[in-house]
Amino acid sequence: MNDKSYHHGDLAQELRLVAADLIAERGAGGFSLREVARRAGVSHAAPTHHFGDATGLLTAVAIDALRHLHAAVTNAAEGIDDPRRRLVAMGRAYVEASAAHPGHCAVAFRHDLVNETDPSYLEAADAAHGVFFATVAEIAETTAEPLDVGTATSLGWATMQGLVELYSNMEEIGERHGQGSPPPIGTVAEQFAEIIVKGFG
Amino acid sequence: MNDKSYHHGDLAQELRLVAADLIAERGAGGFSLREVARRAGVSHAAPTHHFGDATGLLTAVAIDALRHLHAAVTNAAEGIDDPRRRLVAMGRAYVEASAAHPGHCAVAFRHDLVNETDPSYLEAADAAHGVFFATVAEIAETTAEPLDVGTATSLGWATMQGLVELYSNMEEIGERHGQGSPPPIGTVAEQFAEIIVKGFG
DNA sequence: GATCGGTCTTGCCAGTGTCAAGATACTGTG
DNA sequence: CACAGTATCTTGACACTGGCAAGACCGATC
Repeated sequence: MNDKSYHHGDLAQELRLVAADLIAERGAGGFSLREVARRAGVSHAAPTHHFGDATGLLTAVAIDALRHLHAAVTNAAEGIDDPRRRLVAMGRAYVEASAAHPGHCAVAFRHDLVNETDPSYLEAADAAHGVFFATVAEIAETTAEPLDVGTATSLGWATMQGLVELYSNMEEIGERHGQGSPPPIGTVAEQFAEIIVKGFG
Repeated sequence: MNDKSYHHGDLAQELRLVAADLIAERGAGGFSLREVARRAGVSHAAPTHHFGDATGLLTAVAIDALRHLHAAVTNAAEGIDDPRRRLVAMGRAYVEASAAHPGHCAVAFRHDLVNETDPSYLEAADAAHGVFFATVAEIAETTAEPLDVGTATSLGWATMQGLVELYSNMEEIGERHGQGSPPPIGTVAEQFAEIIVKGFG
């Protein structure tokens, strides 16, 4: 229970950080357990003890990603009374947090690399989802026609995650069509969110 | 220029198909050049000659993915005059094509695995994007307030791609909240698209 | 029929994930 | 304080991977 144990203060924590750095640097495909161990200054098998296998470590990184997203979105929501304006701010915060933690968020929803049935993962995903859900539910009370809150929440989530995934492609296509680069990703997120909120009715 | 060459009729084509099958089966993380070669019945270095390296083969698979998406969306659009109804049908077709070609579409936008500067890739992406753009442009002529066509197109694209990525998570969260499973992915796509089109004004 | 370029194979290397076994440091108990 | 036990980490091994170099083979061209 002591904070400092053995060689490192907290090797498990350090491994998660180093892994996220490595993914940010080389992409999820360039990730390697042994390189993580090397950068952390431990032997190649040390991560196994804490995380079982590569999937275990990547799952831990994904959980950290979800917590970062959750924290950023919650923080952005604070103090905004109008639920529509709040949802727009949350969308912006979501994509900006993804950009601020590229290593973490690059693996957050990678079904082939992460064990998405891990209880901690599900819990973290629930928490992040819940923040959006609550705000959409508030909006739903103000719409002319009834709005399915679950569907509407999923829509917002999918849009923001899709934007994170495709923003670089959008830049490329914008320039190829001579439309110039799109605005910063946070601004795009706001534009998207405003159209969606309008579509809620 | 003959159709049949050497051992196989068209090894490059066969390798792309086998690679897509393998990714569909094991996920993008389970992909392996040597396993692809094994399944195609050739030596482990045969793919190198056609695609250079693993990125080359995966880029080819991604290009096939974009072409599948393009074809499916174009096909779905045919014969629908109302651009709003057409866009909804295209959204459905997009996600259903992704579900029908999971191996291809799992790598279509994976910046760490695919060379997205490949001219053929850019061309295929342009083509798919263009179909959406044209329909959104038609819609934009009917809106009360002016609609930025580029932004609106990107919104639709991001939403559909995000849905493809997150649908399994949505299923999980829906069941955990006792809301039951969401509808089939094509139906969700329609629901999303209808809200978005409404938001276009 | 010899030559030659395109196609594929064989062999090799460093690097990887995972497992088993051992060494080391911390912890609690007498 | 001694000693045993456990969590932590290391070492060593294995099969596997991607990429390279060298060679073998086929098919067509002169």
